[in-house]
Amino acid sequence: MTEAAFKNWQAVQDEVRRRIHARIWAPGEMIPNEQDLAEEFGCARATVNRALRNLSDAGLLERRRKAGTRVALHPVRKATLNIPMIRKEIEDRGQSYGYERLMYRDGVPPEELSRRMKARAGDRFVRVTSVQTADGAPFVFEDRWINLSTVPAAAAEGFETVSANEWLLTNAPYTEGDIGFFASNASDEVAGVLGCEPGAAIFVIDRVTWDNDRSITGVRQYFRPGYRMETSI
Amino acid sequence: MTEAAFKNWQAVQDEVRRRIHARIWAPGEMIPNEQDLAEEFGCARATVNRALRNLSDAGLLERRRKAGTRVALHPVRKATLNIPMIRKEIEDRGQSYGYERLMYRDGVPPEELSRRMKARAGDRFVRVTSVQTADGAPFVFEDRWINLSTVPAAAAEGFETVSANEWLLTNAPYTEGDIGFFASNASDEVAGVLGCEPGAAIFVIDRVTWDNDRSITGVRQYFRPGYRMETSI
DNA sequence: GAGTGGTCTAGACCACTAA
DNA sequence: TAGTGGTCTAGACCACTCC
Repeated sequence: MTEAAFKNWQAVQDEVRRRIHARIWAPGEMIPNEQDLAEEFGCARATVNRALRNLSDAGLLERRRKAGTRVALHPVRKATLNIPMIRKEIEDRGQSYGYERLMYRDGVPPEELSRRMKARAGDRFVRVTSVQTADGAPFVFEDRWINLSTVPAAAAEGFETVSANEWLLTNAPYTEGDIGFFASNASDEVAGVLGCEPGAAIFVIDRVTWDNDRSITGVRQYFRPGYRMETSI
Repeated sequence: MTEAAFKNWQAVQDEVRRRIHARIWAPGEMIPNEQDLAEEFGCARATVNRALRNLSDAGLLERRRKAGTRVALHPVRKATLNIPMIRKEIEDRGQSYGYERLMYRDGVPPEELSRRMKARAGDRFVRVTSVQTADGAPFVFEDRWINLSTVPAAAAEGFETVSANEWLLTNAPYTEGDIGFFASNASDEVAGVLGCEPGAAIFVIDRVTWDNDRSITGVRQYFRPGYRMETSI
């Protein structure tokens, strides 16, 4: 601690973490400015900046120009979830992947989804439901609406062998998405597909993706009972 | 597009995003190296680096030394969830917050949790259950074990008026945490506390936090039916 | 107005790894 | 071994915002 020993931003970050954790810098308290820290650590200001910016992104510090940097009083923990393609998730577990299309039909989404997808008059949609399996057992039931007005090419694809998810990723990349997670009791339909009792607690991911201001697709994925999504913070 | 017009890293990032989205740089394809892009964009290499690093963190690019940078073939999208303190989440909705401790008892965690918390021989634990309310209605039921060997000070706190969550945040900061999300049918106990039917689908967050290699606490939070966790990607 | 973080620059060296 | 990204430096200017 006596000599300059923090020559890279990760070492600086670790040292700042240590001081926060050891209450040398208490929650809510100001810490020295970048210039002073750079001198203390014997490195360039940019290096300190990189470290502090990272900690700020992680929610441990709060930074404001002129006001300076303080230790967050109530660190809002941020969990980063990876949303992989189902196929990749299953194959990464070393299981065999299967896909089956269940239904394909033109139509109009239910009112609530129409609103969420900001459907315009004249927009055309197709609904595709499917099941994806791991080692032959149902893994996820997917109920999806595709906006053909945004993705006309989808009208020529029946999604009989290729999942809509993968086809869209390749053919209709999105710029933004809204995603929600919740729990739902299995309906008879969901229970039938997933092979569980009606009423079983099902983990659901609900997503709408956008190509700028045009909705591409709205989808609900019902995972098999016991599914657990994990990460670290 | 003809003249140098990308003088800051966000503009560079936007332009790279645009080229990926427009398939000027197709998935799986290599893009020019940082030096060349810096010349094309009329900025310093560090600026390009910042932009590309950001896109790499977001999962849109894959970078390897010597191999260069390519557009991700299967972009693993990353959703960042904010895990706020319950009190903050409720107050931010403009609702009144309430806390009630239900149970406080010394004991030993169930086998599975003991293992996850890497309990050592002689470790002492206390179990605290509580309910937090929004405008008087049950919002979340919390079932928590605290490792008193890691946090001795917790033994002197009854958590009668202060939630264990908030007390721990202030008094036993963690360095890491594992977090999981899943759906569960309400047990009689959970249903009783949350005021719903037994069997209702409940969104559950399951967490273990660590002070380096010592577990601090393991907690399960059962949210009221209909709870939905949202973010954007 | 002044102090802070945010960013850019030009150059340099290093670490990794594909060829 | 050579090419790429990863990082550091020293200096500079800018943007924001508290006083």
